[in-house]
Amino acid sequence: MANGQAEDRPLTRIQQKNRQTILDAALEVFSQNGFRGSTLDQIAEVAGLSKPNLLYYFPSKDAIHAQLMATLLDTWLHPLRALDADGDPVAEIMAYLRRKLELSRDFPRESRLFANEILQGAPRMKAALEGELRTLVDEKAAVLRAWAAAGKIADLPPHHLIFSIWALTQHYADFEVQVRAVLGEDHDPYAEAQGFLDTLFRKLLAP
Amino acid sequence: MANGQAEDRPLTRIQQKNRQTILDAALEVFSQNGFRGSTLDQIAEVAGLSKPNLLYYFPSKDAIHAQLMATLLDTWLHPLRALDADGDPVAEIMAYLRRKLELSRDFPRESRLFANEILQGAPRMKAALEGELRTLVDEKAAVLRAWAAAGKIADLPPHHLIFSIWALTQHYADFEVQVRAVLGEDHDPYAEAQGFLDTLFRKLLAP
DNA sequence: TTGCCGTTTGACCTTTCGATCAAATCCACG
DNA sequence: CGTGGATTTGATCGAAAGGTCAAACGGCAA
Repeated sequence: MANGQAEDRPLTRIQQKNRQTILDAALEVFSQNGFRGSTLDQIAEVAGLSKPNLLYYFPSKDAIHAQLMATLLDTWLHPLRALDADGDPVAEIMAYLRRKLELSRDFPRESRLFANEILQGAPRMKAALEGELRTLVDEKAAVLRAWAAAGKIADLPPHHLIFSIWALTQHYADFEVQVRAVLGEDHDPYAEAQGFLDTLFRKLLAP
Repeated sequence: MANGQAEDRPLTRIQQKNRQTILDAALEVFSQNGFRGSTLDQIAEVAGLSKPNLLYYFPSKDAIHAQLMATLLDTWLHPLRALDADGDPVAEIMAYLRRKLELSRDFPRESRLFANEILQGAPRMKAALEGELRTLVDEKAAVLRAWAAAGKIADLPPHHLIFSIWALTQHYADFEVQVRAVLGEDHDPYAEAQGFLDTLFRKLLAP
């Protein structure tokens, strides 16, 4: 058996390491150039492997991208899942905001990979958006609506409230070049964003 | 003289029409696939012209993209330029917000083209970001700071206030697929966004 | 030491890409 | 008309793309 893929034998140490190396390189390249704009040669060079060796571990360029996508949405939604209907409303939302901003700061490549996919019409993720994502958002939107009805937070359209958290946090990762170009050298974008967004949402959520 | 490019003779009617057709097709294709992910064949097909014919009107793929970029930043910054230091502070900011949202609604392809460029590290626009853009933003930031100092609006970091307007409005164009996937059929994203963002910024700006 | 199997790679295939060019076609003007 | 410049395109080029393959390599068990 040549390819580690076929039949689900447990992965050897080398396989595990190299698959991870490849996925990491692919994340780097795909997040910067998009799927169609990236080449196997680029990924191979970043990974420090030969192109045929890449295709020894993954059957195709698509398969590498698909593997990244499979992990991505889950990582990306995890903070929202943690929003607890039984917690303190404002505190829960502020905690979600903070986790999302940390995700942008610590995993900007993942953010940009996601942005690339959506920008291009989500050809490989549309189903997940209309299924998994929509279900989760609807569920949390109901929680927000209940909090608003109980007078715990301001009465706002819950979906758009969630969008605003996404937009404001992801902006700092996806448009990082622009943010840095505008702010110049003597700024810490994420630290400042944290303070600003904290203020913004506290004002917004006050009933 | 074969190529309409060399020497700046006035453009014929046909040249004007075809150059515009090509730029429009290129906007469509580049905004969806990014520069490296787009091909001349795609653009040619959308434009309804042959590939050599494209290259009769523009010397290269790069030149088409460059032409789009040259127009883009100006279009994109126009609403901010209109922010008037002598107007009513809250009204001026709300008007800017509305114009920016209308830009997202009416020119989503331009928004996505811009987003693609920034996402990829702004290789063809970095200079403009650090020059023209930064200068304009700094200038308007000073206006916002003055308004805050005069107690006309809340005291907020002006650059981040501007970022928040960009992020929140452009999100509806750049992430449109996601917005629609989450909201489902029976929603008018932009109409709802207008109401929500109006509320958000009125609350935020209140001193 | 040797044999086996997982791993690596150089060479190569086909397709697609950006670009070129000569020939064909179109069109406005005299 | 008819002619000259503007416009269009089929054929083609070299480079780069994704992917294949057989041969070479490496390390561990017997």
